[in-house]
Amino acid sequence: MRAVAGEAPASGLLAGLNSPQQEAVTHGDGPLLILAGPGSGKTRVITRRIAWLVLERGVRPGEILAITFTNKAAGEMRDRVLAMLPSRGLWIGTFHGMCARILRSEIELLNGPESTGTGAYTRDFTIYDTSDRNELIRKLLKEANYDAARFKPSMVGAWISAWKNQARGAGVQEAQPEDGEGIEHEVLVRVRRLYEAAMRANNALDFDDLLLKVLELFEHRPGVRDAYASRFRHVLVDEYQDTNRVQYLLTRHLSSFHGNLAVCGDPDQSIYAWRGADIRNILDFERDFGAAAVVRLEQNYRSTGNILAAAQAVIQRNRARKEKRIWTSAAEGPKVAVLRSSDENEEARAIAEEIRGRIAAGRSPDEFAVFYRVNFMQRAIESAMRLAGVPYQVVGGLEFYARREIRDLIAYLKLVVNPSDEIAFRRAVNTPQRGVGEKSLDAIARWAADRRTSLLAAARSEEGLALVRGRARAGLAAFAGLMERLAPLADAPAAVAMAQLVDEIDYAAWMAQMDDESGVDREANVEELLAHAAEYDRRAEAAPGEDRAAGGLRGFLQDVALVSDVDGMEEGAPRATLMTLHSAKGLEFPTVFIAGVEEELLPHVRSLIEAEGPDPDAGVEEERRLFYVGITRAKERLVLTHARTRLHFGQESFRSPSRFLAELPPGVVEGGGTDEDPDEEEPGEEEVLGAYEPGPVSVQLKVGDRVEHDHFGRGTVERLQGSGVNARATVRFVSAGERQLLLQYARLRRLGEGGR
DNA sequence: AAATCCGCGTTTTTT
DNA sequence: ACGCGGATTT
Repeated sequence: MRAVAGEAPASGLLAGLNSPQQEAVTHGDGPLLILAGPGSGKTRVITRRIAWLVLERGVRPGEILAITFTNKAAGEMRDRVLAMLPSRGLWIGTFHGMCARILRSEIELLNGPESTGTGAYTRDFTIYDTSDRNELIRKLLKEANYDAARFKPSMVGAWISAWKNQARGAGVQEAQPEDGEGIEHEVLVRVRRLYEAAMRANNALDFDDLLLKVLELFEHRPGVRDAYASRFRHVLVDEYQDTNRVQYLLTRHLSSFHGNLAVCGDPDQSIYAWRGADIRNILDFERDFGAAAVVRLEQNYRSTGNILAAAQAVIQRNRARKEKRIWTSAAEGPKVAVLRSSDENEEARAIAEEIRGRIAAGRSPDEFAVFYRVNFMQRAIESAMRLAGVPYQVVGGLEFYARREIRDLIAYLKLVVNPSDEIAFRRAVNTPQRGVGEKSLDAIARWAADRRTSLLAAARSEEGLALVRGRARAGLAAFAGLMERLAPLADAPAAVAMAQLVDEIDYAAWMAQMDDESGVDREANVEELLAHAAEYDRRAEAAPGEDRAAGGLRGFLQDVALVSDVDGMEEGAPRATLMTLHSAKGLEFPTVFIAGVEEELLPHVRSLIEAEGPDPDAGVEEERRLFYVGITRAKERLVLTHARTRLHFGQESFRSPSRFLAELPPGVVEGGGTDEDPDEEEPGEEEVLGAYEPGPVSVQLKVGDRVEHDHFGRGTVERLQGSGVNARATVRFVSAGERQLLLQYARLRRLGEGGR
């Protein structure tokens, strides 16, 4: 297949690509920036490029590093590359996955020469998720006698994390732009110190540490950095607009040897500023990496004309933006539907019913997706789907791995692999109950801390055990004995370890006893966990050393820590997908519903509050990008829904339609009031809907327009807020100053360009 | 040390 | 409304 006319493989790789796409695929050496609009075939370009490098440039797969944003994206990319070539040795994964892998072999280099034995990192380190982190911080705060009410662990943790994301050290000198809300800077600095020390003692790393430690490694050990940098002849980073400072620096290091860095992204889809993503990384790429080639992918192959027009109109409202034109040659397709319901259950029901109807008409369930801004909206939608009999799956959200029984078992396994893990110890030691209470734990914890050893070691030693009496002592001894027996499992395959653990601690009995009416199928969850472990083993077997660290229990635990959304489970019948707008990035579906397109929900309240700072609109603009991301996932049909009232904190709250609805161009929108209960509707409400319907003046107003008012005279539109009844414009009048006007009442006339 | 009760915050978004 | 952590009982 390769012999024909030399060019054959290349033309195969380039088949069906437009010219900028081809340019990106066949870019040779040096930095490359791919600005890729939604649906522009970005993934295709990246995967083809990898194949092209291997097949045409003779690059070995092991010399290529491809970094994606999520595990899901990584898996997809791997599959697609695998379909084109044997990609053995290729590194594809997230920043976190890659760093964990590097640290598995290099972390011991981070222990200073003086550190001896205890308090040192080993390759068996465990990864703490956010709740592990918070638990540890809670403990530290308590030990340091801080008021638990004032210093909430999650708050403190979030601030520490924010620091780390900006690559700030633990030094006191490094002032932060802001202290935590109501938390003094010195407190944060102190707690962070304690935290770092405790993490080291526990041989544990949190998500931020994974990146930061590798950065530290690269900076303190140029030899190590060069080893990796020279190994990777080509580095590709996807979703570059969402990288933070640390990731940027890592990228620099990794590409420092060969200089072959290709990044791909879209500033309009930057939706992670809240967790430290810095959009400047992509905006400044050309400057940072001199002489970068720039390719723009602007043709959209995904969505119909109407959907794209809606997307384009919305995103153009952002001021902080580089103009980019996305276009399509596809047909206009159906109009974008806007659906109003009386409350969140009606909304959910309307969505589920519509999906059910279309399935009945022959569509497949997996053609449908429902997006929402916040996780709590999942509930109503889920129950409506169940009621309507629509098969569905929830991506991310309330984690499988967050469940009690799952966390219990994982804690045991973590402890088996890493006996220093105090958080795991504390969790495991008393489930099932062994009569070991806090007093006893504190006693041996102090003993252990004095000797710079672990709780488990304390529980094993005569001396440590002597500190407690009675039931607690027996319990500790029993636990230590149990862990002794379990120790060999550290080197077993994940499923074997898991099964033996469940057996040893008689977890079935424990669950049965624990089963206090709540009726959750804990056993089913444990079964599922076992299945996951078995699946992991199977894959590790099939691709030894591919992307996963070690295989076995260690590898499994790492995967569990890093794969938060259960990305698998696609086997079986096709299902509709429920997820947050954030998780939706990078995906596409024939029909997309976006629920809760309401003020304070789609521009989320939190984004509205931060109305000061250098850019008061930054928050809303990020929300708008999020909306844009959601819209552009739809291939054929887009339905936007909102409710008039919604249960919030257990009580009814009245909602108004999102300002974003008013930004949709008149021509592409269909419907508006499809209330299930027309009787309830107050007369005249239809006009209110007009605020985002084609027609009334409000949709035609833009910031900057010159307008005339009967009473106030001429002025300029400064801001537009609200929608529906609440649609308001702030207008600066020539002689009457700044006024807020309710568009429903104010009769504003727009003046032609130049003020006719 | 375990069981029960009470009050409060929760709801951005994820690796 | 609900779950969790903390306080209060037993």
